[in-house]
Parts: sequence; structure tokens; C-alpha cells
Amino acid sequence: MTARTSSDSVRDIPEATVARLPVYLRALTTLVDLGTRTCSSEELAAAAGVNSAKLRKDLSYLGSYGTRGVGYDVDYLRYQIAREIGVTQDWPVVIVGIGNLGHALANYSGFRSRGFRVVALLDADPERKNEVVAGVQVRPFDDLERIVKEHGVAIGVIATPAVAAQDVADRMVASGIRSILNFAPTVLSVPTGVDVRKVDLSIELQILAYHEQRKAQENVS
Amino acid sequence: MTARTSSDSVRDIPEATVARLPVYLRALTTLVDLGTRTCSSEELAAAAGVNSAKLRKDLSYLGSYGTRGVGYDVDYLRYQIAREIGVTQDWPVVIVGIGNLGHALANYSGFRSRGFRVVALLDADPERKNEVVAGVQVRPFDDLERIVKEHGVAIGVIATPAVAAQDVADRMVASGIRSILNFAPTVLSVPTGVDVRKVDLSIELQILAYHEQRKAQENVS
DNA sequence: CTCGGTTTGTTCTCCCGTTCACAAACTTCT
DNA sequence: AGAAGTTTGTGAACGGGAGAACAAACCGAG
Repeated sequence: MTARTSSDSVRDIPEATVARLPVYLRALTTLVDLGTRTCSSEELAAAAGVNSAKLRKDLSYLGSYGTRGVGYDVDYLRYQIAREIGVTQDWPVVIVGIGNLGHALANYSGFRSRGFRVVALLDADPERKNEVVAGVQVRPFDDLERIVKEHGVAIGVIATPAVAAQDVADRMVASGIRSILNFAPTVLSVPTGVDVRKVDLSIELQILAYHEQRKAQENVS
Repeated sequence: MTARTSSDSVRDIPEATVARLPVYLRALTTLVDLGTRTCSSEELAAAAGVNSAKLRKDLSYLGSYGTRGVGYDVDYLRYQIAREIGVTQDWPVVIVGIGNLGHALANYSGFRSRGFRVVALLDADPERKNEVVAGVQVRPFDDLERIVKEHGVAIGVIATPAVAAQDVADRMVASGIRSILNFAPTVLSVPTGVDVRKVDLSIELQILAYHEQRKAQENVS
């Protein structure tokens, strides 16, 4: 029964919960496709691979969208989560660096179907200038600022080699981009207010290697 | 001054620290390439993008490899971290699913240079059977078990569409693989003792979208 | 040898996230 | 209508990690 002031209209959702919402969204989409109308926290938690108590607490940050004794309306909950994340609207995205990974990203159908639209592919190499990938023509990197302004791009993806990544990030920030997904294996420094998320393939493998090594050691002792 | 029993020869390193060790390793490798012989926790922390107190605490789990008043010997520390992670040896890896992403992974030079060797590329599509990617011939998926046994593969990478991923994981586990890096956008269920790490491109973008949306809302109010 | 300057290793405190457990609320059956 | 069975939402306890702060240890100058 808390009073609703304008300042708390933007609720504070814990970061760990934010990271799980897309997982719930995906699980709910699967359930919708299967024709499921309603589900319990137990079922949804199983589909998302988490603890049901954690799921309920996560959802409680969004509001009370369930019904006690019944469960959640799958379609309604899906919409609420999508709205909370912000993927009911379409986010224009630019990808910089059209090597092997850039190709894969440009062709990844999961972006389009989940609220993201690749509006431009950029590469510094002039040889690639006339290449067409996934129906989008590769443009020179210098077009970045114009494209960002023209399409109102807020999110940029870096898929360049490590040495180029910081320069690309700087140019992105200068162009007005405030969220960066970085696939280059390097630490980016950006001003306050700019979000960077890092995806590093070899780091993930190294973490697995560590655990694998420990398993092997345990077998010896 | 704790006594060293055989049971604690396998030290317990916090998961959060394990996830950062590869970052330190990369930063140290960069420093070595620059010709740096020694560095302080402050410098290394800056290069790795973390707090220096956190860095020192992380390193203290491995042992006392620094010298007070001086800092760390870059090359020595790098070796110690590599040994702790287990990348002083070579880990054979198989990649299943040679689509766009599989291609990118097979060509990713960061694997080879960081202690991983792609010993086989597998795909269920017989059309790809004679394709050669990154110098490795694509083999039918049914060869999985034989290849795993032959090369002693412990780590598998799944780069298939979501629908195939669980089947692939089951076959990997049955073949003896105990660590899986999953790029397919689905939740895998595996028996206890098998490690799964997930890399999900669209989830990362959705997390960025959430924060971007909140920034936009703040500007309005 | 001693003293001042530097940097590590570690303790302590705080905060975030996870999980348990249960009251509140809803449905269904009698 | 009331009782029994379900399931949500949340209070509270617990554990782990982050960061500040400091003592211990090392170097070099005099």
C-alpha cells in the first residue's frame, strides 16, 4: 500500500534479476508456442532452469501478475516481461567489424525476432565496402555518426579485432551510442553513463578448463 | 601457518575469482608483449578493468606471488595463473554445428593461442561432410563418440540451432564430455558433474536494452 | 643499521543475492 | 457456505563477494 510518487515510477530491479528476465521471456515464448495458457512458478522455473522461489521473487519486482492457487497467465506474463525489458519496441543496432563473427551476428535470426533490428554493418576495410551480408550492405566505418543520427541508434556491437576495439568504442560514444556489446577480447574504457557488456569466448572456455582440471585432480587423489 | 594435508592440496577458489583469472591472464600477456618485467597491483588492476583490492585478494587465493614494496613479476605471475586455470596444457575441443557461428568459432584464433585445440568439427547435415573449415574437415555428427575417445576430448562446444542442442548435449555426455559451452539459445539439462556455461547473444542485448530504456525514461521525467 | 617510502596480503564491514518457510489468497469439492 | 488443497508473494536468515583500511614486508638512501 505504498504511495506512488513520480520518482519511483522507475522501479529498482536488481541486476541479477534483470539478467534472468530474458531467460524467462524465452521460456514463456516456448510455452506460448506449445499452446500453454497458464503455468505455475514451479513449471516456469523448471523451463528456465532456476529455483522456483527465485523466480517468484524476480517476478515480484515487476508487480503481482500471478494468481494464488492458479499460477501465471503465460501470454500476459510474457507481455509484461517484454515491456519491462523494453523489447516491445524495436531497437536499431549497428554492428562494426564484419569478419567471421560479424557475419555470424548479422545472420543471427534471434536478433530480429527479439526486438532488435540491424540497421547497418560497418567495416574499416574498404575491400568489404560493396559486400552484402544478410541483406544489408557493408558501409565504411566513417559513416557511423551519420547512421547513428539518422536511425537513432542507441546500441552498438563491436566484433572487430582487439586492437581496433577501443577506437571503435570511442567513435561510438562520440556518435551518441550509450550501450555497447563488446565481442573483442579487450577491456574497454568508456565514460560514465555508457554501458558495456562483454562476451568473451576464450574466457568461457578457460573457466571450463579450470573446473575440468579440478575434476581430473580429484580423480587422481 | 596452516598445515598442508593432502585434502587441501586442491584449494578452493571462489567462483567469482575463477571468472576473473582469464582476464588477468590476458592483461599479463599484453604486458609481457610490451616488454614489462614487473607491475604493481594498481597497474594490473587498471589493465584488467577491476579494483586493485579485488585483484590482490583474487591473487592471494593462488598464493603469495608478489613482493611487498615492489609488485609482481609479470612473466612469473602469468605462468602461475595459467597453471592454476590449467591452460599450460592443451585442451582438445570439438565444435558441433558448423553454421555461421560454428564457422566463426572454428576460425577464432584466440582458442589455439590460449591452450585450446579444435580437433574436430561436426555437423548433422551430410551436405557439409566434405567441407573444410579452418583447415579441419567437417565430419558427420555420428563420429562424435569415436573422436572423443580417440583424442581424449573433455570440452564440447554447441553451436547448433536451439532444437538440436539438447540432443547434442546428451550425446556429448554419453561420449564422456564433462564440460559444455553452449551457444544455442536454450536451457540444457545435464547430469550432476557436468559443467555447462551458456553464451547467449540476444540475452546480452536485452540486458542492454533494459538499461537503455531506463536511461530514456529518466530523461523524460 | 636505521629510517622513510612503497606495495602486498589480509581483516573487517557492508551489501547484494539466494533460499527457506509461511501467511495470504484463490479454486474446487462437498 | 465451509473445508481442503494449491500456489503466489514476501519476511527473514544465510552465504558470498566487494571494497576500505591497515599491518606486515620489502627496497633504497644515508
